[in-house]
Amino acid sequence: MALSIATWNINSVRLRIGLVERFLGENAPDILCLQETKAMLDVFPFDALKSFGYKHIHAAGMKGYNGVAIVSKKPFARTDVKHWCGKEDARHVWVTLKDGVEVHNFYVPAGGDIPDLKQNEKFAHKLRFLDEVTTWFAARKAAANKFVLVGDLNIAPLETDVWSHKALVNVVSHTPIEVERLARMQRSHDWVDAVRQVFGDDKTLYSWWSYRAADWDAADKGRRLDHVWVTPALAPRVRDAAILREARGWQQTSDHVPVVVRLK
DNA sequence: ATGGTCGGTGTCCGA
Repeated sequence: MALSIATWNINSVRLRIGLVERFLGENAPDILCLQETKAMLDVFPFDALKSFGYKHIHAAGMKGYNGVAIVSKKPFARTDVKHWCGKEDARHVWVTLKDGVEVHNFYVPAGGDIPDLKQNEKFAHKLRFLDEVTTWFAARKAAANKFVLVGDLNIAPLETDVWSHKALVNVVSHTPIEVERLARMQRSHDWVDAVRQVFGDDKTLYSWWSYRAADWDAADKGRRLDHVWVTPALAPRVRDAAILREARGWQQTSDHVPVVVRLK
């Protein structure tokens, strides 16, 4: 059965519900995973998303911060939410499809500005979050697992995931300690980076451009923070991947763009 | 050149 999955850090789903409609209309993925919805469930736009043809929605929210959601044309056999690091943050939801495929949607903590565990509690939280997720997936590891993991992982692991490795090597999102922790998380379940499987490691790819640049397109100082991973059982089914750079130019858009992967 | 701009529990905080 074919399956297309998109991930997009939307930075307020209420403000950008019209852009979500445009994206879904133009790309029609089976499933869209959103991060930074910034909406409690009492104000989450369930009805609008359903009117776009996405009748199945699993969301977790907070007031103003974080928030993740999975919106789908395919029905769910089960839905789950998990909290990490002893916090109530809404950073991880997952669904199990009728064919047993699990889709995990993560919003990894950004980590603050200073890449030092002792000086910066946010950075410590980010690493602890990755470690807890790593341990959890390692304990669930099985060769037959058909899992997809998507989201804003807030780490650009490869040199070709950033506009300048040299300029960013000490900037949170691309530091060696984060890259190493993410690699450890990837090994926990032998996750395959589906986008890199399609494009290879040498191609420069970004999914995020700061709001602070005067001209994001001309400066092009991007980073690939948004990822789609699959377990080895699903990797042979990956057919196509796309990062929708043009969405960064849409009116009043997010600083992240959608990433789409299609599986046979 | 250490700024800049977003969104929302808004006049600060997190990104």
